[in-house]
Amino acid sequence: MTTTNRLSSPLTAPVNWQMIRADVLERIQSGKWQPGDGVPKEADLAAHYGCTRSTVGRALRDLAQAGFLERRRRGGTIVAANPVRKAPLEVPILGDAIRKAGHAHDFRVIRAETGPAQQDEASALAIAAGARVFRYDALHLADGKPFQFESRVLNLLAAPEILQADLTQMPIDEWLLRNRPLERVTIEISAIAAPQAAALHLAIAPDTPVLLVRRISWARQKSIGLLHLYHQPDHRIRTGF
Amino acid sequence: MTTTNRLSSPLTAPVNWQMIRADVLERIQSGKWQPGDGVPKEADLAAHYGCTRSTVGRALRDLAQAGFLERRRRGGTIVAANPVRKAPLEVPILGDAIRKAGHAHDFRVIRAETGPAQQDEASALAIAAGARVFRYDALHLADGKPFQFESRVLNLLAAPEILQADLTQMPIDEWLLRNRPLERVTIEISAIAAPQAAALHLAIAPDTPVLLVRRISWARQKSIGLLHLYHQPDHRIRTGF
DNA sequence: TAGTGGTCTAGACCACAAA
DNA sequence: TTGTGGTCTAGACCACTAG
Repeated sequence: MTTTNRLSSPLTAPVNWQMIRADVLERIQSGKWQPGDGVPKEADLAAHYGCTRSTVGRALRDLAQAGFLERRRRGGTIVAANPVRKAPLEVPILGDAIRKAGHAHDFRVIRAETGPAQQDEASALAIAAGARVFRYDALHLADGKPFQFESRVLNLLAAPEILQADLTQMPIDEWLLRNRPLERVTIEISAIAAPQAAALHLAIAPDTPVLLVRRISWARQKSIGLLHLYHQPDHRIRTGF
Repeated sequence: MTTTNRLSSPLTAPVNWQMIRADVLERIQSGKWQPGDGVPKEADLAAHYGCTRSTVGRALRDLAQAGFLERRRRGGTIVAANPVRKAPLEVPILGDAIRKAGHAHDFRVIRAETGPAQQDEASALAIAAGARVFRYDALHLADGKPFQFESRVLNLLAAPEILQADLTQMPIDEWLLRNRPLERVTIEISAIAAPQAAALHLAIAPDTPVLLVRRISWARQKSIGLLHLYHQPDHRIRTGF
């Protein structure tokens, strides 16, 4: 089943790594090289393309990173058996998503207060239940119309200075970017019936299906905050490759 | 506002590109190098780390690809002003997602027939309205329980052989992988009230909010198919970095 | 243990865009 | 115009692992 592919006559045209990448990719996507098949070793490909092994390596490394190839020392390179493609999902600053779409961005702070963490919040943030957290709700507008409702719970142990920031001027997202750059984030996307607060601010009927993006961020081994983003019913998260 | 960062004393410890990457990233994430600031040029960094420019370049290229740096010829390298981080969203073979989660995968073909393309389908696939398409609906089960409902419209102009395939044995996803490897895909994620067919097969109440993943795939300049994936109400798409 | 990919060096030329 | 990153070469040694 798994064969080892061979090459035809050597090419002598001038090449760069992107051309090699394209050529190998074409062989995979056209089916000439099937999933599971072996790919010639770097030295052979270098001879075929008339370049050094470094250049071939750059091309193959890129294809492996994209999920098309699997490489192992000593074991050689094969066409990925289960090509798990990855679509890059952009995680922008909140206002940027709106501006990028060509709309004017504005926001209104709806709540900004401290209080004790509830059970589920505490476990999400890996802090003690009842620990002091900062609750921040805001509505983001695109061209003056409600676009997304933001509800955050920030871990005050990790970012106490947030209480001194003027959040009516700077969106909390930008404050966090400057003061607590994201190191690690977990994202969950789900569909839920709009809860009352979100429905109210988004000006939609309660229980309308909406996209919920739930994000937990970490920096320096500590949880920074828990973010819930509720979108308009017609909102779509777009990605692809 | 935008300063040009300098380096302290040269390091002489042995380094590889990943250590340089980590060191530069630490300077960014700790706030020592602020968004918009200039990063020393490759040659200076090479001197600082005691390695060649190639090695430094590898590290910086990787950080740029990850969204932390912006690089321009002649213009130099700066810390990204709006760090747009990218969370990789995996696009697996349908059954794989279930198996990967540790469940047994099974599927039932619900519909497999040809017919004319409707207006919206035709425009999504960039074919003529009324062109012959192949409709395929299937239910995917995890440990015997309904997990996701798949509804496809395939462009028969791009993949006529699908009519000869035995789709009761091989999931259509695997057939497509082998015969029409994905070149380009657009993905849209939204929240909708479950349509009747999906609700029926997922065994949920109609109009329950569910996640809809809509995927249009292309190969060799032609649209291959349009996929609608309806998930259980509690389903979450997970990603992060 | 031997063969493959992973990495680094020291140097060179080129492409692009800022000054 | 000129300084920066982008790329390539020819060679070397190392790390991992399949046989």
